[in-house]
Amino acid sequence: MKAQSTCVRVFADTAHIERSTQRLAAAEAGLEALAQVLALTGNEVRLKMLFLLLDQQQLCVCDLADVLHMNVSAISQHLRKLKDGGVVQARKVGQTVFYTLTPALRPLVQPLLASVSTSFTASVA
Amino acid sequence: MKAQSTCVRVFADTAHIERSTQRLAAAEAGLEALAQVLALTGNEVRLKMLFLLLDQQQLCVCDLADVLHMNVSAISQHLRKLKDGGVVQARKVGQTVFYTLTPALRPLVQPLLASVSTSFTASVA
DNA sequence: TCATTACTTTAGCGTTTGCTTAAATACTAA
DNA sequence: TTAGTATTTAAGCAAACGCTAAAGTAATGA
Repeated sequence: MKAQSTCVRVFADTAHIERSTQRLAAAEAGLEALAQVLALTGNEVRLKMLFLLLDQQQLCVCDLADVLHMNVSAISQHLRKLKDGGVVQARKVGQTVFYTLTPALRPLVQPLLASVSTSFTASVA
Repeated sequence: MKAQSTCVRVFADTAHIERSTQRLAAAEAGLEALAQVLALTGNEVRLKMLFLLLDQQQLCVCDLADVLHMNVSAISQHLRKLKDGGVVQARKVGQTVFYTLTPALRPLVQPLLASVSTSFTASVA
């Protein structure tokens, strides 16, 4: 498969482009999966949830609704997305449902949120 | 400011919630900024762009369009978002515009993408 | 059993997203 | 100046998003 050369650049570094194309093909599946979880974290409400879960180990729908000052239904819908994306896990105890960060995703989420309270804010916000 | 206790839980761990509320308030600004850049990276096309830029130092609109098999206009619009979000920088040379990853954002983006080719894919995809 | 509490799900609606197409802008070279 | 190339911008539209409101499910306790 070859790139459908839309450019007519004289200096087009073909080797450059060729290499990029190959690297991309190799990483494609991983990039798609990563984009999916990043899209989930790229929402203010959901990112706050993850921040809280990282800190508190587990929280129920009601707790999150309280802390985030939001509708229980809205929170539940966000949690569903996170669960469907494999970012959080649910555990039912009686009638309350506790949500936890999926252990496998911790290594991805933790460093992201670690930067929040430190240098990142200053460099971006 | 107090959470508008929507729950009537008996076991509501007030201290728990109180602590979360405070931690959240402290991190709020940083979380908003972070969510903004994560939303930018949480798009398959844009994430691929960042992956390529991380690898290739700089690429022009046309190169990206070629490698990603996409309309130049669509690519340009994605780049605009990334630039507005401070994730990439533009440098014009003649009539071609080269885009680069913003140095300050590298520490955030690099570890994310590093995981793509390794263990992450297996654990999520 | 009946009411209550915790949560989920559905439907609806306004907003945002991401693409296509077409027109504008900017630079280069004949 | 004129043609051509690289990029941006604007308009339009279908699809996805995120919320509210209301109905549905499940567990508890009187």
